[in-house]
Amino acid sequence: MGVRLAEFTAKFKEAFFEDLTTLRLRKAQHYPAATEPRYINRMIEMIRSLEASDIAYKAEDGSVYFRISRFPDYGKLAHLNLEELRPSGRINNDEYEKEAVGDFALWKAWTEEDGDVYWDSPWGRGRPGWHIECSAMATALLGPQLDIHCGGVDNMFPHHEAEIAQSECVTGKQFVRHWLHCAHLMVDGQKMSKSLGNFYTLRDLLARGYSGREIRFSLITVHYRLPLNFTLSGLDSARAALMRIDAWVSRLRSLSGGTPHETAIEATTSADRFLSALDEDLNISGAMGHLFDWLRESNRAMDLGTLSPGQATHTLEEFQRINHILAFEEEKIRIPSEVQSLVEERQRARANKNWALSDELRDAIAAKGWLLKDTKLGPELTMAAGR
RNA sequence: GGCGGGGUCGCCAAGUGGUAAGGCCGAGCUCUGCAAAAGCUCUAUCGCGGGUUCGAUUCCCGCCCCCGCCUCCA
Repeated sequence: MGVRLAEFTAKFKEAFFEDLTTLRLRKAQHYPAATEPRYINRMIEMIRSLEASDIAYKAEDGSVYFRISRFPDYGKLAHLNLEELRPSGRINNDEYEKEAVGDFALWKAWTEEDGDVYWDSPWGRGRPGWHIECSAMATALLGPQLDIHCGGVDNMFPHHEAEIAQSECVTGKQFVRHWLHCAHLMVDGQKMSKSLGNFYTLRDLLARGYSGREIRFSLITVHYRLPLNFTLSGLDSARAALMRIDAWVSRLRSLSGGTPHETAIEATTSADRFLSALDEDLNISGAMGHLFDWLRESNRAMDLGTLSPGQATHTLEEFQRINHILAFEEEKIRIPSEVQSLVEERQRARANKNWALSDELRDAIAAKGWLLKDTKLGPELTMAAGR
C-alpha cells in the first residue's frame, strides 16, 4: 500500500535476473515491460483496430471486451468446444457487463483499487487486459508471426487462445507456428503452490548448500512436456552425477596434450549423438544417456591406458560442444580462509604421517560444513548439503 | 462430465512391433594411511484385463490410478 508500482516490482525483477545467472540461463535479447509507454501505445492501437472491425466493444462499465463470437477458432488450441463448456461456478455472470461470458477484457476501466496505476486511453482511464499485453509486446519485437511460442500448459486456455485471437484479428496472419507447452513443476509429489507452502526458492536451496548448476541439472533431467517432481533427493543425485562428470573432465585434462586426435571409441561422434537426441523435440534424457555412455567408454579406455593424450584433448573438445548447451562446468567455490588454513595444516600433518592429527583436522573442517577428500591431485573440498 | 498429459528397476528417466538407454542408490572388485572420492562390473520385463500379430512394453478396445485445463489474478 502506498508503494509505487515500479518500486514494488523492482525487487522482484532484480531477484529474477539473479536467478537467471544462478541457473546459468542465457539471457534473452529483450525483457519488455508491459508498462512501457511504447507498448501501452501499441496495445491501445491494437484494441482500436479491433474496435474498428467491430470485434472489440466497449461495455457499460467502461471496459473493452473481445467478442469471441467473431473468432471461430477460439478454443481450438486447447481443444475446447465452447458450447459444451461446463459452468465452473467461478464465473459470476452478473458481475460483468459483457455480451457473452466468454468475451475477455482487452482494456479494463479504472477502479478505486487501481490507485495511481492507470493510463489514459480512448476509452478513458484504465489498464490493459493481460492477454493484449503479450500480443502487443510479442508482435512489436518479433513481428506478426512467431516461429515458437513457449508457455505453461496451464496458460493454454484462456491466455494463449486470447493471444491468438487478438493478434490474428489485427495482423491477418497466423500468430504462432509452433507452441511449446511445458508441464508443471511439482514439489515432493504435489503441485507447487503458495497455499500448500510446499515451495523452495532458489535462495532456500542455495542456503542449503546446493549450487546453481546442481539445481540446473536437476531441472533439466525431465522432458519439458512432462511434469517435474522436484525433491531434495533429486538434487542429491544431480550432485553425484555432476561430480562424476567433473572427475571425468579433470581426468581427461590431466591426460590431454599434443595435437587433438580422434579416438577410435568415439568415431561415431558422441557429441553428435547427444545433439541429435536434442533435435528430437529436446529429448534431454536420451541425450544425457549418450553423454554417460561416452563417459564410461572413455573412462574404460583411460583405465586400460589406451587413450592417447591427443585423444583426450579431442574428447575434451567434443565435450565442449555439448557443454556449450549444458553449462555444467564446475563453479569456483570460495573457501573461507579459516577452512583453507585448516586444510594446509592437515596437509603438513599428513606429510609427517601424523594420521591422528590429520583425522582430527578433517573433523574440524567437517564441523565447519565442508567435506574433504584426498585425491591424487590433492585435497578437494565440497560444501556439505544441509537438510 | 469434456479435453489434454502421464502410469517402465528402491528413486529419477529414455525408448522400440522382435524379447528394455542412462542417472542416483545398493552390492562386488580395483585403488587407498584411514575415511572418502574415483574407476570397472552387476541388478527390471514396462498399471490391469481383453484383442490384433509368428511375436506387444510398444498397435486397438475396455478398465483403474495420478496430474493439469475447462474463461477475466497476471
